[in-house]
Amino acid sequence: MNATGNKSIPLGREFFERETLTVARELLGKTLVRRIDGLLMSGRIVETEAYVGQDDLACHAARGRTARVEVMFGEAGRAYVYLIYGMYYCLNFVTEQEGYPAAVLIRALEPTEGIKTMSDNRGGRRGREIASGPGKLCQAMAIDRTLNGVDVCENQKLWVADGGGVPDDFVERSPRIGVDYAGACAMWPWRFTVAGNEFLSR
DNA sequence: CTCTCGATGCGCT
DNA sequence: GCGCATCGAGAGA
Repeated sequence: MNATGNKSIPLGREFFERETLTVARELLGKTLVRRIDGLLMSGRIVETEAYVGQDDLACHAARGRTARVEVMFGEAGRAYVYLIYGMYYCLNFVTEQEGYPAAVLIRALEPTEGIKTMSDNRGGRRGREIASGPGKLCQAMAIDRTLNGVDVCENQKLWVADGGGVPDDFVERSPRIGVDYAGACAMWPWRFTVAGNEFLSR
């Protein structure tokens, strides 16, 4: 164990049980870890978005409690993985109290370990092309619907480790990407990024 | 560099 | 049927 935390120790449930905006902000700088066939991949989280409750028209749960979003209503610390545009997956972590639908979307990573594997999973793309987007990072880490609902506080295949944080001076907020359909909600500054980071989406 | 557009499957109307 | 919390190829500047 050192100042940046131990990658083998998952963040506990209390981390995810807080307000979604807090979790989204605090996830910046943390390490997303994926283990598959004994192989370890990891990356520093540099971009997140908060999706909060049924009044947030951009939140999948705004249309009610359906089978797809059931996991969002569940226990904090679960992964919510869904298919988008028929071909990409997006990874979220469920937040807040059971019964309240909210989650944080992981939008971009700065690859740190297992970069070769992630690059291969991305068809040989390198550097910022590996994980600078929610679909890209899932492809890089081979994250798909089989991980939907897993408890990342108690899991051997997917978890979040400490890996340090980001000072307030380096945290920027902006409107969420790709939610123009959500009316006024689309303008809320619920996207969190590490200022000036090379590995952000877009 | 920027912009446009097609891919592709599933949940919901 | 419609539309989506996306991405990358291709065209043009």
